[in-house]
Amino acid sequence: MNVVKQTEKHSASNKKEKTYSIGELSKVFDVTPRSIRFYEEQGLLSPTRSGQTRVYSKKDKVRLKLILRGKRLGFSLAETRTLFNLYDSHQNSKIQLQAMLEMTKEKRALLIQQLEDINVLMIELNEVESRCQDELEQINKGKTA
Amino acid sequence: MNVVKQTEKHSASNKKEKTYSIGELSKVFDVTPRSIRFYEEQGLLSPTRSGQTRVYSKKDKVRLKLILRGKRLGFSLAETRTLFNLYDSHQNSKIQLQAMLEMTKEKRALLIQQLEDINVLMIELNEVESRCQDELEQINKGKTA
DNA sequence: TAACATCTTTACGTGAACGTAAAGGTAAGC
DNA sequence: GCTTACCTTTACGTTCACGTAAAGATGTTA
Repeated sequence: MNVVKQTEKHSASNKKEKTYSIGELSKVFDVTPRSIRFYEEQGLLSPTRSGQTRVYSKKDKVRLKLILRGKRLGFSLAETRTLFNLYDSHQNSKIQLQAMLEMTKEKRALLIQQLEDINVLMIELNEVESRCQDELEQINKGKTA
Repeated sequence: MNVVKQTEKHSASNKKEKTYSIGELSKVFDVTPRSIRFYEEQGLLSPTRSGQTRVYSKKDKVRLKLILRGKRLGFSLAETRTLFNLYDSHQNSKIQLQAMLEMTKEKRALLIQQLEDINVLMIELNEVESRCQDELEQINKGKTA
């Protein structure tokens, strides 16, 4: 711990944000490197490079998380990209803002629909499950089958 | 309202369950006939026939609803078919029942994950939306842009 | 220095879920 | 009897989201 180091710590040049390799992200989120490269090809990620190798920042990591969550909710990569683009564009013209609101509105409706679907399905799963368990008990007790 | 009609209303021979054509179902659920035929091809539906023409019962209609709800929640047709098969098989061997329970458990976990995703996304959408609205107000008030 | 682990690009292949003609049958209405 | 609307089958085409070699660069370890 000398003066130089301390100075470095507080200097702007020392902003070593943690970075990730493609393999790391691949493990963290349990996706293949192929997928991650594909998302980049589709314009959803743009990591920096160290020579040839891709270097992902924390921002990139967050982006990937967003992509995957979108996927789980049935968003296509194109939709997610559009959202990203709208979100990123800081020119934010009136038209863009309205498009954004339109999109959020639409997505919100979809999510509400999904909530409904999930509720219904949960109830059905419960019924099926208890029916199954009942029958299993019958089998185990009386060896009826 | 004469006696004859009353008798007919209560007679067993008058069980004309409502049926549907492929076109009707197509409109009701807003899917193409092609899709409905495809679901049949994949073993998810088996309507009766009147000559060549497909005739769908209420049960078939329910099935279709289930298929579509499954789709909205990210189930593949194959998965939904498996669920149908498990549910239908009234032989219900121990192994089948356990497979069913396994499947419901897995699906339940997925649904819970989706609920989480939806919550997070809803919050984010709220933020984005109010930010957009703020900016729009700015534009409309001061013509700042 | 040789072997590995991990990265890269290029490019063809694949499964799921339909889309889209093409060609024809059937029943209702003018 | 002709059109219109809806149904049918067959079959090839398409989009999305990757999978899967193949072949090579780079860096670390034995």
